[in-house]
Amino acid sequence: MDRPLELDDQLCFPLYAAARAVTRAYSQLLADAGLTYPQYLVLLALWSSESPLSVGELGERLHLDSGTLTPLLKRLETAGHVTRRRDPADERRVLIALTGSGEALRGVAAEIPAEVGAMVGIDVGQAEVLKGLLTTIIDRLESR
Amino acid sequence: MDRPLELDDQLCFPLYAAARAVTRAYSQLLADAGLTYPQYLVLLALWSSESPLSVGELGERLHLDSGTLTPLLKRLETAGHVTRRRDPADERRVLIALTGSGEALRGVAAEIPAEVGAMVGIDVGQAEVLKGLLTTIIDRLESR
DNA sequence: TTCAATCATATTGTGCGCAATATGATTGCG
DNA sequence: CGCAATCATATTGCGCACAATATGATTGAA
Repeated sequence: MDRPLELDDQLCFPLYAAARAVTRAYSQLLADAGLTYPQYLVLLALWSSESPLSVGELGERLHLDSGTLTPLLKRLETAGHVTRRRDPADERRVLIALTGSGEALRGVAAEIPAEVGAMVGIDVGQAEVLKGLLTTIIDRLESR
Repeated sequence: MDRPLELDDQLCFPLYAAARAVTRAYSQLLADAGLTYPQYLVLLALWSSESPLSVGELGERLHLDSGTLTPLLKRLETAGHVTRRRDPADERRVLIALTGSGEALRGVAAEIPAEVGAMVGIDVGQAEVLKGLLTTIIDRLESR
């Protein structure tokens, strides 16, 4: 029963399709706030941080590089949700800080995870199992 | 212990990051063949099919729309791996067929899933659990 | 101190994803 | 039959992802 080249028999395709489906669900809920899903992830990271984060620190947390983050952060800046300034202590670094507007979005976003969770409707235990397996995959592939 | 707005406490972020990590792993192995990961998925669908598939049928299987597929298929056509022709029986449809070159790639691609599987290193049982949960998520989100 | 190596971010180029819209073919109702 | 609604694909526009490269700041060894 070995059909590794069937679309539905591989792990990679459900993973790819599920990630897009979840991103799409988030995107629709985030559209009201004028945010994209990756922009929401950047804000999540900033909301969790006591102080501004550099582009590199955001990249580490989100596993994204400057080619993705630089234009995304400029759009968030244009929208008024963050500020970008060189770190005076190290002019190579660019520090990203939340504005009042960026802070305020936290309230709007607070309901969204539960809404998507309700759509998906898997229980907490299964979600933990899933998260554990996904984290294992990330760690294994990223440590090479 | 309710911190829904922490990056690592949500399911969506590991899902997003794992899908990108797996896509990246595949992309590196596919680069030799000059293929991208979505192009590989299209070929997977065609390799599994007895006869040519229309753009719409490919879109159903891959959960992608014509905005993504049309340019991708034109690139596969330019590379010589598929042909695109109107269905004589219904001129609205465009049929995608494998060429000899496209068929030949099946041999090159055959090793790749096992290689990525070895990198990820989760056992078959866990992979089945994961696939089941991901499929549930896809079904729930797509049926709305 | 100097300057080559390293580091952090930015830029460029290509290929997705996807919403919105356009175009042309087909169908079916009156 | 005639034509409006529907259908399949294509086009447009925007925002990621990411590899490759460029730019400018910092560091450290001679």
